[in-house]
Amino acid sequence: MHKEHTLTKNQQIIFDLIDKSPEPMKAYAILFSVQKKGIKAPLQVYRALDKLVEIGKIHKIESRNAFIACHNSSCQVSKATAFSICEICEKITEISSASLSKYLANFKDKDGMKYSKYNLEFFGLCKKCR
Amino acid sequence: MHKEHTLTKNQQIIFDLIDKSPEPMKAYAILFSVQKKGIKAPLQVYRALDKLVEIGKIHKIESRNAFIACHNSSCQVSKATAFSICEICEKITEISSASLSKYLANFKDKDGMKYSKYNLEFFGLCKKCR
DNA sequence: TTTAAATTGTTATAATATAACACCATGTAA
DNA sequence: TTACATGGTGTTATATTATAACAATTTAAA
Ligand SMILES: [Zn+2]
Ligand SMILES: [Zn+2]
Ligand SMILES: [Zn+2]
Ligand SMILES: [Zn+2]
Repeated sequence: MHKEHTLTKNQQIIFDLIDKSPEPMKAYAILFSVQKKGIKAPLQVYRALDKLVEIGKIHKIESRNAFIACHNSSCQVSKATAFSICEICEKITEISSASLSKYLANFKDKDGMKYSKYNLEFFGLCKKCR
Repeated sequence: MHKEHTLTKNQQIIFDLIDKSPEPMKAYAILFSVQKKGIKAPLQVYRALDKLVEIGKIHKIESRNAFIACHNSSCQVSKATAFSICEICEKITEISSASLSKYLANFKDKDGMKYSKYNLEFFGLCKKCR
């Protein structure tokens, strides 16, 4: 299926934190939360985040500079991501729609440029906030 | 059609600069370029950028923290944006595809959340870099 | 004209992210 | 086994991106 990545200590600590968090976490919020576990410097956090993004365990929400664990089993690498973002409560959900991902994976622009990756962010109001 | 926004002095200076630039510009690159015109502080740049984004004259490329002038006449407000980004040369182009924008504008997720805005970034290699 | 809204100028600071370097762990090839 | 490559770590310092707070001014309506 896919290569299993054994996470290193720092990567595991930071992944667990993000994975348990009900909302996306920002890098310095992560840093403050893991200081008790011995991770003291921003770089230690950013390095783990970079790796976790690379292997698809987490995704970065670009418009928010925040990180969310991937709960989409078909999404082992961060190559095709879509999120819905509530502009009031900031609830963020990863969208997994087969038709959407199929449409975007096959999309070709006028220049014939072939894409290897995309990131889509939808903004609106969630049920609660409407 | 749409409300014409008369740009203020700072907004006009900064818009002209971005509009003439062959590639997206970052906020501090803009700052350095306009210092000779009397714009001395980051806030003056960010305020103009915020306004220009709001009225759709420019867009922010979220994954690059850079700003690009809108050349899509049907795009008066930054509510439905799509870009192609070459990961080698960093050439960035605004995509204007009627079918894409129609598909995304009508997209509804499982939760029935209604979206008022989206931003899509495609990554790949441009013709030159392939 | 009066008033409200938007814009400006300014200083300071917050938040996000990377450079550079020394060291350590692990796997692999001679 | 040794040597080497790769990737991860810890650390200090610094770069980059963005906003807070406040006073003054300009603009556009009512
Ligand atoms: Zn995912
Ligand atoms: Zn909400
Ligand atoms: Zn546009
Ligand atoms: Zn290119």
